[in-house]
Amino acid sequence: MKIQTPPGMRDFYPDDMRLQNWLFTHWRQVSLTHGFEEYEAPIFEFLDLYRLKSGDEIVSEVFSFEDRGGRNFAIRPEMTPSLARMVAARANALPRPIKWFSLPRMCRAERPQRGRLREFFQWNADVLGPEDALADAEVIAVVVAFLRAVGLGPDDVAVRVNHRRVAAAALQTLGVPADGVVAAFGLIDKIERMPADKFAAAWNDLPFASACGVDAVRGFLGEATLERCLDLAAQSGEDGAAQAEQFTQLWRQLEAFGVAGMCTFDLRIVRGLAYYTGSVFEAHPKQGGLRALCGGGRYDDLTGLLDGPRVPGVGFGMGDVPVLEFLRELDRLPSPERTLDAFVIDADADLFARALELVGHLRAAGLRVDFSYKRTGVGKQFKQATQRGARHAIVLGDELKDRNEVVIKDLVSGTQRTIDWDAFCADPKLD
RNA sequence: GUGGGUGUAGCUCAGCUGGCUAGAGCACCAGGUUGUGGUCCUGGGGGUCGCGGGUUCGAAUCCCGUCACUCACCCCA
Repeated sequence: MKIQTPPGMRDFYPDDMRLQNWLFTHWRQVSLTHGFEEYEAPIFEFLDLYRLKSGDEIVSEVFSFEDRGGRNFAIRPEMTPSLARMVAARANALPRPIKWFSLPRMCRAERPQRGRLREFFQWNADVLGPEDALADAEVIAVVVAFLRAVGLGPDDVAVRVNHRRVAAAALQTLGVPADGVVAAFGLIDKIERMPADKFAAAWNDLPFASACGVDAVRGFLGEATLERCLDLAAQSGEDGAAQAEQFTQLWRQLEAFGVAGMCTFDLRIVRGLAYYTGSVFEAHPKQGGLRALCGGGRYDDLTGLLDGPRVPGVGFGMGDVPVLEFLRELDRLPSPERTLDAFVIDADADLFARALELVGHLRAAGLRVDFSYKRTGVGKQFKQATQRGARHAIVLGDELKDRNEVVIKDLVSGTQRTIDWDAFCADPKLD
């Protein structure tokens, strides 16, 4: 009976794993250089944890199961609820600001399609505690630093930034009632994926369409500059003015971090979730029909649903699938090679025991070293060394028998030298 | 859940107006090569042509069904 890889899931053969690790290394490296600390959580949680945040609809979109005690669990479809649970449990003991990141593997029970699988990895980074726009700016700076690290510049990607409260205040000045903002956002979120006539029809179905028509909204979304939007928001009242000031600060900080060149103001980015309460952003490829590479924003209270103290925060998630897919499309995926520091070759089968002895020395010194399982000719062993991506070949032959020396060949430059066995074992330097 | 496309070797594919034992390139293994690699030459392993049924003397090829994969829609934390 033939059993294949489950749908929407991936096998990572060593060739694939090198690429995956290349991505993880950048994710981790960028996080660490920005002062974030790594955390991890269980691969599955109580199903109720996700119900609290997302409601009952979530149940059909997660892989869930019941244990022998009748308790319901779900394989994590996102990291934020676990983060909330962990932070709530120690909210008063954790030093602030809480700057945490994670590279969790997660699953969603969806039908797989391009850029979207049932199992994937998603880099999460969050700053919890401060309400200052500085935190929002730093989180965006982390995203930009990653994009730059993998070779993506302003011609390839734009980080589109908006602010839900500012946009809401501006919409209200245009005539949208306060209780209609959520519905308006829901539609605006889809405007780029919807044909113009469908959008117009849907907008005109909204109860307040007479107060703020579809043309007014289109003009607003398409042309409003940051200044005009801030101005409209300020006119809506005291709160709008305060939010506009926050958003102004955010842009100032993005400049200070040196990442404003990758960022654009975009009113269409509102993020569907009601969960976001302040800044919102997404990184979008400039060419190709691909989805957003990442999305995030500010939320007022991470732990509120879990009966924890109020903890405001800002963060984002970035999936491995769309990022790798985009880089592949641009033909900018690296192809990391297999690597070894050295490959030990025995020119004479009598010396095989000595070869293993040397392999042991080098490995104990922390070098990545391998050798051939078969006692074949020197030529074949060199071929294996090359195939394995070895940087150096170390040959044990007549030199060892006659003068107690080994030959070290640099397989990149092709040069070789001899060195005394005892000196080399005492201090195994290859270069 | 709805609709389109595609199924031949590990990968990319050819063969498809029915007809020798189903092929190529890449990859893999072995040898050429008993002290020097990446290129070269020779050979080898690997496929119930997704699966089931039908038509036929004969099906990878034609017909029906089915399954899988894939793209899009829904959803998107």
